Amino acid sequence: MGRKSLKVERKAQILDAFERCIVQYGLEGTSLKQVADEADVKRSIIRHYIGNRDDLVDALIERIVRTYQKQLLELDASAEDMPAKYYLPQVLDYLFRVERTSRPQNKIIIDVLMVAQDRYPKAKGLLRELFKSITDSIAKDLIDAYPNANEKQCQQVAYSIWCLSMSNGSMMWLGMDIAYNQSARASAEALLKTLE
Amino acid sequence: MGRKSLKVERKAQILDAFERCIVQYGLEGTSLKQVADEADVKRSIIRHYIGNRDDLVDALIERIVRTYQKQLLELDASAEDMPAKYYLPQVLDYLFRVERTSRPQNKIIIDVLMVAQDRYPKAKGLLRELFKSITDSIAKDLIDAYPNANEKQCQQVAYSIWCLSMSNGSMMWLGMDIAYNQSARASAEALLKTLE
DNA sequence: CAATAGATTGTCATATTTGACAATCTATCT
DNA sequence: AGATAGATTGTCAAATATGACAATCTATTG
Repeated sequence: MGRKSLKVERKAQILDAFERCIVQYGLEGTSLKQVADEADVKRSIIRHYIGNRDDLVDALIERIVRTYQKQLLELDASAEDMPAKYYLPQVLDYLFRVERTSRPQNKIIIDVLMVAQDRYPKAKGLLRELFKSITDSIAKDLIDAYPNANEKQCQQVAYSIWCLSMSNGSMMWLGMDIAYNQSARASAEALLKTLE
Repeated sequence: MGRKSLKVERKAQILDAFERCIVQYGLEGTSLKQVADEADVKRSIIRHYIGNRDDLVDALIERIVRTYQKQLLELDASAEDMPAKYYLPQVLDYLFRVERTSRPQNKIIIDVLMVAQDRYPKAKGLLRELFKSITDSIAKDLIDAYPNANEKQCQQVAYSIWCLSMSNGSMMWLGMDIAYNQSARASAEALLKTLE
């Protein structure tokens, strides 16, 4: 009996608010009160559903990483029976799309957590795993698409393309000439050519 | 008359302490008191020589960017009459060196400021200029080294190598398999080959 | 030595932040 | 209806952060 639990909804609501606050005030610049206000709940609610400050950060880390992992699985699944030759360009489109006006919040959070990794060991491990999954996934596609290339080469190119994409995203956000985005993508394609 | 000014030394001393604090507690996680203690001065000293919190951050931004700009000029100068063919490998060595034990503090500070760019407009502008300088400098070397390539191609490759290096540095710091470092460098060299 | 620019220290008031816990309310089930 | 698990609110105390400013000290120069 008793009342039905709101744990899942409230937790999501709070973490959403936390993310918005982080974007605005930074990770350690965000107080629990700010999060509470942004989530439109009392501060005690955060304590009740999540815990103290560190618990909040840990919860955020887990959620953001799981979100990306899930997206990755869905993408993989949707490309299940598509020949990699056709699928790969879509991957590149995704990796090198530019969002000049509103930067995708997820990328900000990931970057923030990357920078805070020393203070949050959980972030370090989970992010490493996530990035490993991503590059492995790209590598798998490459192996499919380029039968002449060996596995090692594909892993190398996959990792490099991922790095290119990450930094390029940051550079675009910094407001560097948008022409560079085309450059990054062109280089990614040049790397693919080496696998032919 | 009066006493000789300590502005330069004290400012440096304070900013040094600030950097150490940032590494440990994060940008907004660092209080003026912590900085003062780390610098072994009273908090009022910070106020006296630099100002309030925002002034402190702005001062840090200016210093770190100027530091890199200066290093870049020195590097350029030291390679003045060296043929780019011999100089380029050194550039790559620098961009893809790995520091597994102690991450260079400068890179941390740059990353932290990148992430905080929305809150500190000065950081955004200065970092963009800095990165532009760096990629331009690399591009210049490439133009020297590969007479068959056109300027645009060189700029593209320079930017891509820079991106590769930046992200690869972050990935290494995150503790990803060190073999990937070799991959990133190999890809950089593959991109150079496209200029031959 | 006396004046003075600048270094250094100290203190106050105010506002925030956080952890802890008590108290109350309310949906849901028997 | 009444019990109860869980939601929600409220409050306290302790710690910390910051801005402002007053007061004192000390090298340096005329």
